Amino acid sequence: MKFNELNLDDSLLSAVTDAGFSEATPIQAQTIPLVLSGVDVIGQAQTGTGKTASFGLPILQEIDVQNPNIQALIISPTRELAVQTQEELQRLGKYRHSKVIAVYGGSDIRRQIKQLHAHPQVVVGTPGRLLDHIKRHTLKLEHVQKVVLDEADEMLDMGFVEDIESILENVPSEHQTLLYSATMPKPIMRIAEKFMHEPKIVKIKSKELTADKIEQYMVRSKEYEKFNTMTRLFDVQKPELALIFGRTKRRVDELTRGLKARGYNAEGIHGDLSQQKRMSVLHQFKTGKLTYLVATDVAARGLDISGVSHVYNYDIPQDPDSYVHRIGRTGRAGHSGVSVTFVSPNEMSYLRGIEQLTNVRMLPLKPPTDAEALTGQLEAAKQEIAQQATHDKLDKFAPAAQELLEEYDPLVLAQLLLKNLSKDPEAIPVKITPERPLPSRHSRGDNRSNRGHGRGGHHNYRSDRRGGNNRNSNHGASRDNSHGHANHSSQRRRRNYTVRTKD
DNA sequence: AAAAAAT
Repeated sequence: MKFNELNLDDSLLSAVTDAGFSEATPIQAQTIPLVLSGVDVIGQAQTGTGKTASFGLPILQEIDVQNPNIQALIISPTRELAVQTQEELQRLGKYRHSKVIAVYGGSDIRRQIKQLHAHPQVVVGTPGRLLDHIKRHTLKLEHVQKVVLDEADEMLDMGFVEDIESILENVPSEHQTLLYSATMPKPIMRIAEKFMHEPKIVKIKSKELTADKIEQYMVRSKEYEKFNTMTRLFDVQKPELALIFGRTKRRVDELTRGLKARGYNAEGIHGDLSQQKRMSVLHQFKTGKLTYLVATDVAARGLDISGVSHVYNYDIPQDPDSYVHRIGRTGRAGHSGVSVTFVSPNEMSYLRGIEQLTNVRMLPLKPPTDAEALTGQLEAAKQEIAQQATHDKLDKFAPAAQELLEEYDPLVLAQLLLKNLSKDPEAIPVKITPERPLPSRHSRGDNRSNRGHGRGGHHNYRSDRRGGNNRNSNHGASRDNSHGHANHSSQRRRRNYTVRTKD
C-alpha cells in the first residue's frame, strides 16, 4: 500500500517522500486508518517496522497547529527512545509546522520548561520527568486528545505502571489511546482493559519474531575464555557496526575498557553514564565513528540504529524476550544481520528457553583459532596500509607492503602488528570479573591491587606478594619514538612496522 | 537478579 492511499495531508506526504518512503509498512497501512477514525488501537510490533510513523503521521495530521496547547502525549520507556521519537515526529511534521518536544531525565529541566512555554503540540517523554513537570505545573495536559504508550511491555517490566496511571490522571478522560508492545503478556492486556475502550488490535505476524534475515549463532565458551573468543571473532568477522550486550553496568564498563585496551574502537553505554555521554556515544555509533558499542539492555529495545551488522550477546540474556529485542537491533530495513550468543555450560537452560520462544535453533559456531584471528587482523592491517599508501599518494608503497606481508609468517607479523597497533600494549591482558564473586580471596589485609584494569591478570591466586615487581620486561624496548624530529610533520598517524623477531 | 527511570 502506498502512503498516498492513506488519506494523509500533502504536507505529511511530502515529508514522507523526503524521508525516502513511498510504500507503507504493514503496521502503517493497518494502523493509520484506524487512528484517523478515532478508535483506540493496540499495535503489536517492534521498532524497525515503521511503528513510529504509524502513530506519528495520523497524530500529526489531527494536530491543530493554530492551537497552542499540547494535544498529544507519547510516553517512552527510555530517554534515547524518547529523543529518537521526537526527532522522527519533528521530521515528519516539518511542513505542518507542528512543534514536537522531548522531556526526559538527565538533562537540564529549565531548558525543557522553556521549550514547554513555547507551546508545543506534541510532547514525548519518559515517565519520571513527565511526572516531575506535572508536579511543577510546567506541563499542562488538559487539552491532550491522544496518548501513546510506546513499548508498553518494556514500561511494564520497568515498573512504570503506577507512574503512567498518575500521568493519565491529568489527561482528559475522553482521549484516544494507542498502545504499542512487542509482546502481549497478560499484564499488558490488563492495562489495555483498564485504560482503553474497545481497542482494535493490529498484530504483525508473530512469525517475524526474529527476522529470518538474521543468522543466529551460538558459541560454547567458558566464562574466562569469552573475552578472547569474542575478540577473535571480531577479527575474523570484521563487523561493520557491532552491538555487544553485557549483563550489568559494571561488566559493560569492564568490557569497554578491555576492548579499548586491545585497540578496538569501542565505547560503552548504560544507565549510570551521564545523559550527555549516552547521547554522544550513541551519536558516534549512529554516524559510524564508533564500531563497537557495548551496552546493557538500555540499548536492547526500541533504538533504531541502521547498519548494525552484528549483535554479540557477551552475556546470554536470561529473559528470552530480551534476546528477541537485542538481536532485533540488526537485520533491519532489508539488511542482513548476524547474532552471536555466548553460552557457558551452566547457561544451557537459558539457551533452551530462547530457542523455544523463537522457534529457531542457533547454529553452533566454532571459536576461531588464534591463527585465524591473526590472519584476520593481518588482512585488516594490509587494507589499512594499502589505504594509507593510496591516501598519501605513495602508491608504490602498497605493492611493497603486500610483498612484505606475504614474505613473513603471518603469525609473527601479526603479533608484531598487534603490539604496534594497540594503544596500550601493556594493558592487553584483560580481566573481566567473573559472574559470581570468587570464594575467599585470601584476605591478607591488603586489597590494594587488582580492581579495575586487571593488568597482568594473574589467574593464580597464590600469594606471591613479593611478585609485585616482576612485570615481564619484554616491553623494555623503548616505545617512545621521540627521536629528535617530531613526527607530527606527517598529519596522519604513522606507524613503524619494524620487523624484529620476538626474543 | 539486573536494568531502566526523577533529583
